[in-house]
Amino acid sequence: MKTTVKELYARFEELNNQEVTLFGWVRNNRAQKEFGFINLNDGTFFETIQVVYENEILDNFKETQKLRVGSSVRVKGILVVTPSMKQPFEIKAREVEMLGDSLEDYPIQPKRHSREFLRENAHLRPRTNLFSAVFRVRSILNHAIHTFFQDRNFVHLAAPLITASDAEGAGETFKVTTLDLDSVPKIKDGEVDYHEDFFQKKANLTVSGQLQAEAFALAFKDVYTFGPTFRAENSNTTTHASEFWMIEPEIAFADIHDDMQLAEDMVKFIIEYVIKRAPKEMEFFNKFVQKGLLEKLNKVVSSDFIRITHKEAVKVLLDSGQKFENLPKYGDDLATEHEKFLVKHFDGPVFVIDWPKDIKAFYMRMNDDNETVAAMDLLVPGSGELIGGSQREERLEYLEKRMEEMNVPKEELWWYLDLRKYGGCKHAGFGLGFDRMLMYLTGIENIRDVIPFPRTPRNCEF
RNA sequence: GCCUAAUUAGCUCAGUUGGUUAGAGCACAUGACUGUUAAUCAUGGGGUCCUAGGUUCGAGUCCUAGAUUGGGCGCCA
Repeated sequence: MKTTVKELYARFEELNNQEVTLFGWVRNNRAQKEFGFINLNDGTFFETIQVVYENEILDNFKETQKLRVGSSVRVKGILVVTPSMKQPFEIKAREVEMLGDSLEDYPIQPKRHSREFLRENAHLRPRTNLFSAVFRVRSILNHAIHTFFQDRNFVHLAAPLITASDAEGAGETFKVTTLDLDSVPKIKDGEVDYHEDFFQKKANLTVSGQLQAEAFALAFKDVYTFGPTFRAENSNTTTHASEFWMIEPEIAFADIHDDMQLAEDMVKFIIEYVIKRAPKEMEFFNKFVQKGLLEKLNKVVSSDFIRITHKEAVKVLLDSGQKFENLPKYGDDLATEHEKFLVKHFDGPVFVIDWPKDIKAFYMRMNDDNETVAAMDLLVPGSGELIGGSQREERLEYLEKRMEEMNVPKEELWWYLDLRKYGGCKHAGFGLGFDRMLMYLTGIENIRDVIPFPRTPRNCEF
């Protein structure tokens, strides 16, 4: 019977004394004079299976003794339940066939490696315990997101990755062009002639699918996007990548409070979903990556998220007596040190709402005080700003005024303004950093270690 | 982009005040071993001490510049 490690762990009791065939990679090989042990992993399950081989049974015993870590093999043998041993069952091999050798200089050894070294071997690191766990959970997290929204009748849309709008704010974008960069066509005063370009205008990779999601929300009511996003900022931190994934739900006939409730429900759902479907991996993170991780996550699921206004948050910071590098101020953004203090102070995720209008985007709905907007950030320990969202300005005249004040070109966003002209309604949404969510779930401290092949400034290997 | 630290064997690291032939564990190779599980034990091979200059009788060690990497901060809808 051709089977997998995952299946054997699920059914080993009923398969006692049956013959099975496995394909996988050698994680460890401990050879002795007349017998030896191979730890086999086939990628389907976090655990390995111990294969016992004996000189009396195998004709290629000598070759099997010399199998190196990383080799791919086929193993045929009898499953034997071993209740008194360290492992619940093992395979008594009848045949062990090497399929692919692993050369002497194989970098991945059965020992602890530094994260930095494994980053430089991003093509091999999914074979380690840690990254096997990270990327399986990443896959499950992906599914959790879709399940959460699909179960609630949200419609998924794929927002475009190439946009022509230059009106999305201060974020540095990657340019998309088919122009010959060695000989760019110019118009009279030396400026680039984009009429010669593929789209006949400036184009760039998207920094957000939100504006398009709004258009769909005003047709389907509840929608979400889930896809990659690109930022060309020269950011060198543990929470920034040049290419990352975002989830951006958008809900119509809803305000900022509905928005926060959705965010809170989603975070709780995701945590429960992942813990249930990747218990081995989550235990591993709990033990070896961040002690107390599971306790922290379980607490998040069972408690209500704190909600405070930006003003209250600044007051908490000022009253704390804590010395900060940057002095907290009512009109200013929160610095990283402030965010860290707040999540520690409240010992869990914190929504900060009602932000000063001048530090937020043009589309956020003006509050009645005319000074703050209906924006919310969800701060969590370890990943900083996990979610940023807002109620959107649905009143055409307010929106146009803000665009003028903030120098956002109205002509390019004519279609966005149309949404306010034809059956506009109050609506809200948020963006969740998928990779940061994964950091939060696993306790991994660097975003480069939760992305299969991360892109950051000066790094586009693999 | 700013500040800071690091770079020595395939990996993780030690290397004293500038002084003989730069070490250890793991990995690898050879051998021993009748239940190992990061197996153990013995033996062996393996080095452009990041790069380029400089100081010195003598540099892994001190100085200058650069590269790469980590951390902190900034930038960041």
